[in-house]
This record gives sequence, structure tokens and C-alpha cells, in this order.
Amino acid sequence: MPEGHSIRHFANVHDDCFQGLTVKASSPQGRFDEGAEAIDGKTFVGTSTHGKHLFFHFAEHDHIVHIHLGLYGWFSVRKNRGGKPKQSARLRLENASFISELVGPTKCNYITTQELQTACAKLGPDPLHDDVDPQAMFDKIQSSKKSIASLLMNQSVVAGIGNVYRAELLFLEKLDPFMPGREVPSESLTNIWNNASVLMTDGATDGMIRTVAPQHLTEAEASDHKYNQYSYVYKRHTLPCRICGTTVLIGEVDGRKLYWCKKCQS
DNA sequence: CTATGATGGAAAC
DNA sequence: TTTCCCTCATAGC
Repeated sequence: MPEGHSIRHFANVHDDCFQGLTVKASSPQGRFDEGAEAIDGKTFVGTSTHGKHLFFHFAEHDHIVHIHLGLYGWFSVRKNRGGKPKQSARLRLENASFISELVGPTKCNYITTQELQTACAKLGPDPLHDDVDPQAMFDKIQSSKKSIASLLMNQSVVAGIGNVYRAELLFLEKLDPFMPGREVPSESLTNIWNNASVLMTDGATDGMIRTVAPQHLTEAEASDHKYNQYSYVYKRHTLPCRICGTTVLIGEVDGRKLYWCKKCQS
């Protein structure tokens, strides 16, 4: 499921498959309220992203498609071998070589260039963007009484981090999730930002989240090619911490599950 | 078969 | 703070 790395990954895949080419567009599910007709037969110019927001740009139109996958939205992009459209697809793009089907998004609608800028202006800096100054994120955190766990999930503070990366980034920095933002040292914030950039860039390339260093995986886990499912603390509650053996804890912050090791993160 | 939850967020109370 | 939405894999009868 989608955090910022997935959005960048899907953007890359769509650029690879459709950039510069005309596409057939449709909405098999029929809930693309504004209709796919406006982009049907148009040239797919390319993608852009900010955090968990994905934008498809088309030629000749001020019809940018704004996509947010929400909790369980997903793309299926594959070679075009014919076959029938998936009926739950909100948006289907097709050219001679590829098919893209978007299922279950929270948002999929047209916006203008101006609306794109407005949407992005509400978001904090994105660790996946090149040459971005994270100072705005640091300032918001260090002027807040809210916990660092809460702040890292706030998209207006930093864009693209979700529940998995939050838990793992806090663990990697050995930071108490409940520490008020104003008490978090600048060095920790720099490390979190840098770790986020590296891990999410790798995640975008692979299309999966990997946070555990190879030496911290068991032999069986390391030989499992689906080792993206392994974490330091995310969903590891009741299991021993990979580093200290203490039982990983589970809690809730802002209605979302939080996982952490009380001994390592204090 | 139905119930539940999930890497999200907006809108309604 | 709670509710609701979009989908689907998995758990549990």
C-alpha cells in the first residue's frame, strides 16, 4: 500500500510506458465523475509528484489528472495483451504496448495548473524531491508541542511519509515517538530527513519498502526475495526487537497504529 | 459465506 | 474525535 515511494514508483512506471504517446482513456468503473473523454486520445506528457499526490499531465488541455491512492488505491500496469478491462478500474489508460488500471483511489479528478500549485503549497517538503531545503519541516516540528510521531505523519509538515516509514525512521534514529517536536534535536531531524530520502528513493526504485539492514535480518529472511515485508518495528508488536530483544510495543496516535521499541527508543 | 482491517485523508459531529 | 469512502486479501464461521 502506498506511501510516497509508491507514488514516485508509479509515476516512473507511467513515464516509461506512456510519456510522449497518445493514450486511450476510459473509466470501466464509471466513477470518474468528470469523465475520461477529455483525455481520451490525448498525448500523455508526463507525471509529477509531491508526497502522496500524483499528477498526470496531458497535452493540449488544462486537464491535469490529480490522483491520491488513499489507504488502498493501487495501479496495475502491464503489457497490453488484450483482455477485458478490470471492472473496478476508476481510470484505465491504454496504448499499443501497455495498459494501466487504477483501482480504489481516494481521489482521481481533473485540476488546473493553478489548482495543482495550490494543492502542493499545502504540503511540506518531499524527501524524494532533489535539492529541497527541509528547514520548513524542521521549523514546524521544533515549534510544536505535538509528538514527533504525530508530526511525521502530518503531510503539511513533511510530505510522503506514512505509517510504515514513520515507525521505521523513528526506530533508526532511536527516538522516543512521544517526544514533543520542540524537544527534538536538529541533528535527529537531519538524520530522519536524510534517512527518509535514501530509503524512499530506494523504495521508489524497487516499488517496495525496505528498511532493515541485511545484517539485522535472519538467514531465512535474507534469503526470502520478498524481504520487503520485514521491518524493525512496524507490525512487530509482541515480537522481540531485532536489536535488543525487548518486546516491541503497539500504541495509537491520531487514530493510527504506532509501533516502537521502548528500550532502543528512549 | 460475512467480517475485518490496511502503508490515508476529508468531512461531519 | 468519530465517521465515512474507495477495494481486496485474509480470518473466521
